Amino acid sequence: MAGRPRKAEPHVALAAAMNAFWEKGFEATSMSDLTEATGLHKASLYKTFGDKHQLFVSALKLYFDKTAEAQKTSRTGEVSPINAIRKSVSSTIDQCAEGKGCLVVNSLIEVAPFDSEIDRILKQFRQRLENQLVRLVEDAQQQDQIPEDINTKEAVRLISVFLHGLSANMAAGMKVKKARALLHDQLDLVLLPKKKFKSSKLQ
Amino acid sequence: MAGRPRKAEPHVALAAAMNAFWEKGFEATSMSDLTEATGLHKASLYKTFGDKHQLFVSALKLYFDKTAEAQKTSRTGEVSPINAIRKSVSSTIDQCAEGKGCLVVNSLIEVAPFDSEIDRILKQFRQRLENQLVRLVEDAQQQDQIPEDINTKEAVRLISVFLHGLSANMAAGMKVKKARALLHDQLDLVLLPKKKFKSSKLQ
DNA sequence: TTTTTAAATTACTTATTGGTAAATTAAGCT
DNA sequence: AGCTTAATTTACCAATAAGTAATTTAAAAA
Repeated sequence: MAGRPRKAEPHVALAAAMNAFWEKGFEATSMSDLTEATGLHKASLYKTFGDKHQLFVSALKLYFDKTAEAQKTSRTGEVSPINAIRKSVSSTIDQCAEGKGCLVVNSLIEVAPFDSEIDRILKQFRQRLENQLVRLVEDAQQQDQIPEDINTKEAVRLISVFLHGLSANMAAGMKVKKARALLHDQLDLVLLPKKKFKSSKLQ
Repeated sequence: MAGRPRKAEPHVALAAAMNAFWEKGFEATSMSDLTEATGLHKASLYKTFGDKHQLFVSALKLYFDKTAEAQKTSRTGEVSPINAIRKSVSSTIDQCAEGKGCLVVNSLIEVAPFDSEIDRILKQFRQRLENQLVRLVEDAQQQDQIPEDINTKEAVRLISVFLHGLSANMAAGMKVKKARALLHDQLDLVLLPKKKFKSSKLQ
C-alpha cells in the first residue's frame, strides 16, 4: 500500500482556496485561480475536493470554524459578560479584512439566492453565532450589566444585522478602525438603558 | 435622414438590463442574459450602450435615480420630520425585493473591490442619500422631535449601515415585513432619547 | 420610386470556462 | 529489485464568454 505522497496537505490547500473565494467570490474565482492559489493542479483539486461547488462548501465550513474559534478565544479570560460580548463581536470585525468583507455575508448576497444548499448552510451558521451571542447577553442580564427588559433575541438581531452592514462596507474599503467605532456605538445603543424604547413615533 | 426605427426605446431596454444585473449580479449576468432581458440582439446592445461595463454603469445610475425618486415621493406631504425620516428609509426597504436585495449594496460587495470607477460611483450615491437623511434629521431636531444632543451624521451612519445589513439579509430571503420591523426598532434606538448614551461599559 | 440612413441580424473570432481521461511519476511494501 | 498504490501531470473536451464585422432590413426623405 501507500502510494506517492501528496505535496501539500489538504487542509493547507483548502485554506488557500478559501482565501481565493473570499477575495473574489464564487463566480469570479475560476479553477485557474484555485490551482494558482492552492499550488495543486486542476485534476488534483477535483480528486481531493470534488467539483468547484463542493470545494466552496468545504471552504465555507472552514471559514465558519475559523470565525467561531476566533470569537471563542477572543473572550476567554474575560469575566465581565458585557465585555465578553464586545470582544466577541469585535473579533468578527477583525476577521473582515478591508477590501474583502466577510465570506459569509458576501456569499449571502452572491450565491445564497441561487443555491439552496449554500443558503441552508449560511443560515445555520448565522443561527449558531446568534445563539451564542444570545447566551452572552443573557449572562450580562443576570449579572445586571444590561437592563433586564431588553428582548435578548431582538437585541442580538439588531447587532447581527448591523454586523452584516459593516461587512458590506468593509468589503468596499471601510477601515477596521471606523468599523470598530461604529460597532461600539451600536452596542451602546442596543445594550445600554434608554428612556423610552417603545414610545410612539410622535416622540 | 431617419433610418429604421428602433424596436424598443433605449430607456426601456436599460431598465430591463438593470433588473438583470440586480437579480444575478455583474459577473453572473452574461450578454446572453442581457439580450434575453432587453429583447435586443447583442450587437444592438453594444451599439446602444457600449460594452458590458458601460451598460452596468448606466444601469447603476438608473437604479440610483429610481431610488432617490422613490424616497422623495414617499415623504411628500409628510409634515412631521421624524415620520419623513421613517418613510424615506422605509422606501429603501420596499425597493429591496426579497431574494434580490439592493443593487447598490450587492455591487458594493461584488464589484466595488475590483473596479475603482464603480467604487467611486457607489460612494457618491451613498454620500448623497446620507446627506439627504442628515437634512431630515436636522429638521427633526429643530422641531424638537428628536434629542438635540444627537450627532446627526453619526446617527445617519448607524442607520445607513443597518440598511446595508438589511439589504444583505433581504438578498438571502428576509421578508420585507421582517426587515421593516427591524428597521423600525433601529430608528427608535438611534433617534429616540436614551438615559446614558456615553456611560462606561460597566453600566 | 429611389436614395439615404440607421437599426437589426447573422455569422464569426478568440479566449476562457468547468470538467475528465489517460499517462506519468514517486514513494512504501514485500 | 519489483510490485502496488496513489498523487500528479498532460492533453483534451464541449460549452460559453465577451466582443466585432459584414450583411440585411425597414422606414423616412427626395
